[in-house]
Amino acid sequence: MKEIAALSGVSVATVSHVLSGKKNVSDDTRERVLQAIELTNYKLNTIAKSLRMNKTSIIGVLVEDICGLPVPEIVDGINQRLEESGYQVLLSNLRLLQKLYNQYEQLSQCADIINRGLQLLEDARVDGIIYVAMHDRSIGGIHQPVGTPLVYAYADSADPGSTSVTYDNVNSAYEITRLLIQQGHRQIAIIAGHVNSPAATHRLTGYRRAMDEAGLPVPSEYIRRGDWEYHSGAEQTDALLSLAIPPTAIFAMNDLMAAGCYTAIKRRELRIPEDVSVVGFDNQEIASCLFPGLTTVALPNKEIGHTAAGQLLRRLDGEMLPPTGINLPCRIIQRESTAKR
Amino acid sequence: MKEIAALSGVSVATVSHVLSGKKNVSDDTRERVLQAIELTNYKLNTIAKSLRMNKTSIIGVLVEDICGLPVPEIVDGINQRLEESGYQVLLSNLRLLQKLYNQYEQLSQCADIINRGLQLLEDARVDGIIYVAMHDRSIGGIHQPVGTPLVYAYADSADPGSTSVTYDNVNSAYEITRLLIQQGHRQIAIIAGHVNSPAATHRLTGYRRAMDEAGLPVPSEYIRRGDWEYHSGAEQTDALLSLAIPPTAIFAMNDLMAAGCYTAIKRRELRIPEDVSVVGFDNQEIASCLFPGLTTVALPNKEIGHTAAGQLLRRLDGEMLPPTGINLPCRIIQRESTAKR
DNA sequence: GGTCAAAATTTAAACGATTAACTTATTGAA
DNA sequence: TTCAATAAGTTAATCGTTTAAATTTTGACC
Repeated sequence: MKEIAALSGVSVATVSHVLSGKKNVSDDTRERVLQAIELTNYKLNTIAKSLRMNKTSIIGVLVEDICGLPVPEIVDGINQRLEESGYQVLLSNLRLLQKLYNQYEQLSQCADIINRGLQLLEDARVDGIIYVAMHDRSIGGIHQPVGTPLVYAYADSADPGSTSVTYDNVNSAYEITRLLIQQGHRQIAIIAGHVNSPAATHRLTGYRRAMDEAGLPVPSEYIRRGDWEYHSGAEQTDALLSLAIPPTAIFAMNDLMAAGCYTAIKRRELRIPEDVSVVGFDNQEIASCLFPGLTTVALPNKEIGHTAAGQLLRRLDGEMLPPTGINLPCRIIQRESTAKR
Repeated sequence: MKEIAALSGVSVATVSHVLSGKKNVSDDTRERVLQAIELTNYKLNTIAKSLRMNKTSIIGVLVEDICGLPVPEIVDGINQRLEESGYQVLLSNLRLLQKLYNQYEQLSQCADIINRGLQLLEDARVDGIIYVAMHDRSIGGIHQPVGTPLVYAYADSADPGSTSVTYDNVNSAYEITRLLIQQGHRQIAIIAGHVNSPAATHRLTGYRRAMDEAGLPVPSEYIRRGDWEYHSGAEQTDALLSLAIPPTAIFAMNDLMAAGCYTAIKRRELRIPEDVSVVGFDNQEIASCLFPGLTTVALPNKEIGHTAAGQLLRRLDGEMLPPTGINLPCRIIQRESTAKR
């Protein structure tokens, strides 16, 4: 900037005024300064600007596991919205699930890792943080950053004072269960995900509500515990099909477990959907690649990212919004895996 | 830092010396300074440090589409390696494939977008850049940043002066084709990916080499053009099975297209692997969820990230390494989708 | 007690922007 | 003519570190 000033015969202050456009500068000098900038290949030093302005235009995005399925889409959504407003994304990946998926009870250890991640982002002086939380809200001891706005995405926070953007698990599970009921199914089993996950709890609630409303019984052996993985879907389906009264429809809480259902059903040489109807959840890529195509629920992952970023930006703009929990609706994708009974 | 200095009765320089540990400080004063730091909740301002040191400890990671399958794993690998060395990741997501997958010929437009992404990272004063490139190396006009080391990951660069970390497509395709040949197959067809992709070209080369070596003919109708997506796998398989001499084995260049194969084969009420053997590529999650399990090639995505980050770090440490192309080996995953003939 | 090198500490100049406060020039109304 | 208001541009402080160079303190040795 000094160089530009010298070249165009003005002070650095004037150069800065030209660049920011906030102060009056005569057309004549503006022209000269801009020409000088053309000539040299000057690049504004954003670091110096950040130091002076106390604002980095960087948002920290904290994820528990970037490889977890919905995460990249959410990050994409965040990125897209932030980009529009001139912010960049500093990514912090905790690799939490990889380490602790099956030792989920070590909650305090989780909290430590999460806090360290938050601290790292704060130390980098990010303007705000979006935490893409997949874990159970029962993880306590998470230290709310002071002076750095924080928005939760995907799961909601245990802290009522914080803002979170999530989607409507309860209602979506309710709707897809209704779909099966309307097709005449009365024996509808469910394969749940991991016990500590809020998604699993909510989806179970939606299922139960639909069954109750329709006056259908839910024998306890119709509620199976899986772990979100393919194999548990197959195992639990095997168990279901061995019951005295096997279900005519199975609701797997994600598509991967639904794929497991498919395998177990086909191994017994039963047909989908003629013998057993199957529905999944999440609309993962696999859903459209199974044969027959899997009816499932599409999650608005990108929108979660968009909305979370939007919430954060409004707070950064100085709007004094009260903390809110936003629930985005999901969409049922009908394919060929269910049939009338 | 001023506050600390005042509290412990020394100059800010001494505080800095204590913190950096590079200069001699008497035990006595060190103790006092550290106590003062305990007392206040002082946090080093990394922005000021960056400005003074001309080093941000941030690496820019440029991806064409964060939602593309191998990308999160590669980013994870990068992240893990960088974290160990105290670097953070600034993510720039171009959303290129989403926009241009099917208009891939608009190469100059691609280059513009890529260059803008690189520029954004440079402007943020990152210490180095890793470009996770999925596109064809024929995209020219990519502006090499000056003064910011750049390493390519996944695909290699058209520029011979640059360093890239990729995996051994040719050899892996060769090996998996050999596997089919050794099982006695003589009619082996291949469903290729998108024409502009370097992965597709390399895999085809490996396939051809194996067939040639075994003295097996490759009729042109055995080489089908897919687009990496599920549906093209099904379509092309349909075409193959309608041939006068249908293949006894099909090599799909990725698992998604292999899933398409499965569907087309099952629609004709043929059995895998008894009637037709199928192999895929990539070892996506879907490979283990298909029935029967798909034999495929596992890509060392995380290692690509690790290695690329490692290469970059060595350059940042001042090592004067010549540009290299690193090829990581892949591993064949045998499941149940192939049978002796 | 004096000398001198080594150790400890401070001073002050960077790094590259922004901006409040100030100076000077210009315009226009009373 | 005078004065105020506005415009255009400059000066210099500031953001919070690091670090070369200068200065002071320490302590060993004669």
